[in-house]
Amino acid sequence: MNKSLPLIYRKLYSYFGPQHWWPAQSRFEVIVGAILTQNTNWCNVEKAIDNLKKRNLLKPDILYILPDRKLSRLIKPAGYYNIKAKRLKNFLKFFIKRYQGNISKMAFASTESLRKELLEVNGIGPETADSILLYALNKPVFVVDAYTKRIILRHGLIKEDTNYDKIQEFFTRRLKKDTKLFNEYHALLVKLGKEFCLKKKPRCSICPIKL
DNA sequence: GACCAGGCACATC
DNA sequence: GATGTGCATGGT
Repeated sequence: MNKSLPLIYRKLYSYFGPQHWWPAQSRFEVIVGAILTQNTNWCNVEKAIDNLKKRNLLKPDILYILPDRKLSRLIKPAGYYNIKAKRLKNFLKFFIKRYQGNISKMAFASTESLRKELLEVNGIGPETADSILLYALNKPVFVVDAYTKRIILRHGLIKEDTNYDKIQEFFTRRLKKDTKLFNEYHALLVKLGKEFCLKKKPRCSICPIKL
């Protein structure tokens, strides 16, 4: 009965192997994907991103001047397309005004101040901000999502009402602060969640981190 | 046809 | 401050 987070990581890694996250061809694509994937199946997000890519629109300055109505139509497969178009525009406005649409400039900011700035953008919450920090900017920030919470809740490691920041703290206090580790750990939890811990059909009896 | 998916903001009490 | 609700497509 060992519930140490490093051990769970080793079990997941040896079972599933490296996940190669985030699936994207550029850091900007990671950011767009992070916003589009809010409460949405990744397959649908890929369709939306492909719509932008094949029209050569996946660039900050170009996306920013694209009419909202057109952007909404192109990202339609990702669901919530009207609100997500606004959220993308909100981010782009911040990104261009504050960092001239330059990811390297943004990456140069301190993690704490940048996280605060991202959270001030309407439509970017803690998970989206942390996904951007970790997967686009390689900052050592642990990402918490619905799978993460569900898995450690079912293993009795936290209580139901534990909020985002507390869950994040739960991980960061018990793990080495390491970008590669945080990257792989979160990706592995998502993989596990998809394969074994679906809401309607929990298959935890054969779960590789049965504790 | 119900249920779910890599959230977030806002209204209301 | 906690609880409820709108946002929407596509796969199972």
